[in-house]
Amino acid sequence: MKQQIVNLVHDALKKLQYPVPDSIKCDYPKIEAHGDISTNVAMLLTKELKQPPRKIAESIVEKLRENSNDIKEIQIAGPGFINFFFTEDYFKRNIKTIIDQNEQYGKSDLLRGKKANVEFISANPTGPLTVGHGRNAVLGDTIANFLEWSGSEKVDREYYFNNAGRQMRVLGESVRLRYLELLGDPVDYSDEYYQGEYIKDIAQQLIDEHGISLKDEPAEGTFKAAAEAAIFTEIQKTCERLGIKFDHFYNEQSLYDNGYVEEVINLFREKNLAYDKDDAVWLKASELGIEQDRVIVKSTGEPTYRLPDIAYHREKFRRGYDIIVDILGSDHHAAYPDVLAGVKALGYDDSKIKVVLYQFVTVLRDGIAVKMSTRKANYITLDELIEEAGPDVVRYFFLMRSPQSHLNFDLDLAKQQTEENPVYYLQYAHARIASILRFAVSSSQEFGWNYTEGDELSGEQLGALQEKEEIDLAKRLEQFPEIVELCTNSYEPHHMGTYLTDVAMHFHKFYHAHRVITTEHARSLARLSLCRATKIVIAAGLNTLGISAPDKM
RNA sequence: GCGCCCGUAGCUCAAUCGGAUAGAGCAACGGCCUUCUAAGCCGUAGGUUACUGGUUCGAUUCCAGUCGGGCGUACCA
Repeated sequence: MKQQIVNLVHDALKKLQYPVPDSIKCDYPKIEAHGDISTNVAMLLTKELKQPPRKIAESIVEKLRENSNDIKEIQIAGPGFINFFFTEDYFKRNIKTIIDQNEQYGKSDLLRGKKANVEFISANPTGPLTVGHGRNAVLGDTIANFLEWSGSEKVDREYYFNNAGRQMRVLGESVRLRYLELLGDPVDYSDEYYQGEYIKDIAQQLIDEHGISLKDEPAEGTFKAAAEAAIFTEIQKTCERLGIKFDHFYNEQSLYDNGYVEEVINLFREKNLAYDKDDAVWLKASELGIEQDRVIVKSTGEPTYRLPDIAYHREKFRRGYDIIVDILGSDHHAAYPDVLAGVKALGYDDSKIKVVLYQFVTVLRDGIAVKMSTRKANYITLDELIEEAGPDVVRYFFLMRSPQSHLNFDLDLAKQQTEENPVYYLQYAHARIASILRFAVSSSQEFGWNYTEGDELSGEQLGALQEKEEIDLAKRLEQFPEIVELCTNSYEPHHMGTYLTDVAMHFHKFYHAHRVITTEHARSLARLSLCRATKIVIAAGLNTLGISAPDKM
């Protein structure tokens, strides 16, 4: 609908030989009296045309009237808005479209032919996923969903991890010390080691399997490997509870094993973008738009995180992805420009990389902020949260806010008041419709007609929809494809939640104002069509967010 | 110090490249179930969009400054 107006306005401007402003804005007005779509184009042209906006609007409207089919009325209002009112028939026909397209409704080919890679979580396997990872996980998975809905040819969900760094050495040593401790050896378990109980569990597991035979093993060997395997298994289980499945686990170590890291250094040297100083290797970041040069290989011979990160992103390009999405916590905001500058310097188009930065989650326990630290074991695990609130609530909670919004997660509220959680509002509307459809099957005879599953699908009786609540609802349903597009383009899934709340609200209003199943056969079928279409949209919307749409609650 | 994000109803948050009368949920108060799910609906109350200035037809949105919070500012990731 919006696109239709944009095209019409463009045509009109062309006919009038008016300049076309960079961005013509078409909005859904907040107020009903302002029509279904509103544009500000006339006001944008006042300066260039040196005419009052209302006068410009008049001449545009004149041209618009020539080819208005679904448009009932065009008004000029306020300082110079042009407001479009669509015919009710247009929205009714769309109900039929929704029913016909069913699960395909809202899908588009916006990203046809594009291969996408969405990298998210990417936590090193040193401990269980925390609430903070939860936001990352849900955002990444959902953004991937939207890319799929918008026609991306292939969307790979990817988890990048490092099992070779200092953290992992400390982890191995932690397990080794707990192992010795459990065997009765005196150990000094200082707070530099991982404090979580899960370390003891892994150590106990090793005792069960190997007895005391590992006493003289180095931390780097069996201990580290066992810890990594155990923790990774748990991480994957946690993800599965949220309905998240990865296509690839990409190991940072493989970048070294395959020589890619070395290649990148050499490429930088060839391009004269790397040099040696103080026993370290430096990247001439200052020539790439960064304030100062950065170390990429430390004097110890170990690379800094930048180097493998650049090599990794180079691999993403070389693997043929057109859309590369990184989901990062705000603590990484200083790091990724180096990586972008690096891959750009290697000749890749860094505009294909979209970095989604989300702000931190503050967890409130008993009203007090909990400081998160995996090492200190001072965290709330994602598992605990899923256990308490359920996967749908957890997903919705993380998705109902914009990524750049700081998020307070009140644990007590999440645990105690799940009954009041807004996600139930949406699911309830869906379940209610399912119930109505069941009722039609079981009880239509009592109203003097015989319904069989699917009678409403023809949409022939839609003319019987005349009530305000019916049309209001139909109008909301018509917006769904544009909301999918908005979520895709903005990488901000929360718009879908806001939209679905609006749809559910208008459904509930309709439901309370009018009975669906009555003795009037045609009208009942028309309302069943409206219900069916609403059910499709709510289910689809919840589906994009990875949330279930129950038929019964 | 400098950089990024944020500050909107009592609380948690929306507001689609600057649009017309700033919206939901929760909490509060008052109504609505012998008819398709009351996890719902209707109504009331709640705001100087942190503050001050600026830009213009128009600012929650853009700019400058102030105050407050978060995260960074490494040869940690």
